[in-house]
Amino acid sequence: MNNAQKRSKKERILDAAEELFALHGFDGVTIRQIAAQAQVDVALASYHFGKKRELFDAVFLRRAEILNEERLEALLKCQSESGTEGPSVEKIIEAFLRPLEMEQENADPGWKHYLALVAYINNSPIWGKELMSKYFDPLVTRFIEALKKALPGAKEEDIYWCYHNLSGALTLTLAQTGRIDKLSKGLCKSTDFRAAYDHMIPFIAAGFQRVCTKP
Amino acid sequence: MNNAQKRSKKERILDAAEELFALHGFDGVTIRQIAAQAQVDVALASYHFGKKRELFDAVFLRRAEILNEERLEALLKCQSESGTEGPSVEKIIEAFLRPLEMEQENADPGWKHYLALVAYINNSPIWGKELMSKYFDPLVTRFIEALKKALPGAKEEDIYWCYHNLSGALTLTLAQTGRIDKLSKGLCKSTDFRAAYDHMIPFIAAGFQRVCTKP
DNA sequence: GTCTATACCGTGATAGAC
DNA sequence: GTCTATCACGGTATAGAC
Repeated sequence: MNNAQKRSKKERILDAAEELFALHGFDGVTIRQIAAQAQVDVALASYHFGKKRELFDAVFLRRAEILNEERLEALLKCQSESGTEGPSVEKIIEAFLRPLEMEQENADPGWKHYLALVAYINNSPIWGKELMSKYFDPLVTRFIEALKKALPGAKEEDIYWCYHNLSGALTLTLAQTGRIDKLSKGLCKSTDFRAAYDHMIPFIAAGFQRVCTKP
Repeated sequence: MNNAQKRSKKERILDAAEELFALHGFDGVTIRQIAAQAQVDVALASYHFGKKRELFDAVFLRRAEILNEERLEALLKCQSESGTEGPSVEKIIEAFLRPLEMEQENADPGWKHYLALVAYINNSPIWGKELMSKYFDPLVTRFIEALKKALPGAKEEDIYWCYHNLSGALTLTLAQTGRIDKLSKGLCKSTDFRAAYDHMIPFIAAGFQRVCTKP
């Protein structure tokens, strides 16, 4: 019995769907391809998950809860470690982003695929609004609240626009497109998550401070 | 003869393909949908453009050249207006981004669709590396050179990672997903390009300066 | 309850006749 | 340029094996 077959068939379907949806998007993948990669019968996907769209949602949901817990925990930890005035902008951004880096470096490659799928969804004019809002906005709102405290006097809309920039930079990092590899002629690598986050965190923090601190 | 039919059939196919590919991605659109929206016969698309993939490339190429010219012109202009030490980081970022804002605000809605398509391609693990590199890297490299001058002593890889963050933030702006509308409860709007760029430019400039200026 | 084999029906891309 | 036939493929339902 090879590695792929240690997991239950149901899990294997989710794993295969996760990877293929992340690579090709919802419409770029057929149920038959997913079944083939999972080494199960075509009909088993419908049996467990119903329609294709429901399988897609199941993939999205599987790790969303875990991610939300990890990121909330990181926020609470950095808040409890700071004094009464609350954590700095940089600490908050760090708490928001580092859990993602940890999972991208997880030995289970499923996490890498999942996060690339999140990038696909976040950037999609069709799925973006609906799915991301539904499952991630409660957490994001808590981070926004923390940022408001760390940036007293900032205009609310400035904070949202800064979050938009953060979200975009993060999304491209999650997508692992390999574009920076080519542009930099190999100097930087899409798969070097450590470098990506080490550069992203101070970059984003500086952006917030510049835009949200009126001269 | 209504508005849609003033343009040649070939152009109408490109217009329809542009809009639909931007919304649903390559696999989410069928040639028949494109033909229907363009009000032409199904087979005319193959007649003019060959395979579906070739139509996709034709859509991508149609405005790429124009965009490259406009952005190069903006760079040269800001360089000629600065002294011998060259333009500031913020001026360079402005030259890189403002031409995009202008086109997003163009009366021809095709530009909005086209730029959303660029967002889709830039974020795709499949198309991203290939298409973007091929047509935009020469221009991007010129901007990177200008940024190196404006940030003397910066490590090359730091500049590339900052560009990566810029590229991600821009991509999400181009995609017009409507997510910020929902998150901010209507305070900010994806379609308010002016606000998006007014916030993006200082945000990105501050990020470059923080990361590329060693203390 | 888990799973497989198969069949149905709609749709899509494309080539070739016109 | 247009119309049409063809053929492959996709999503899904069903019947029944284990």
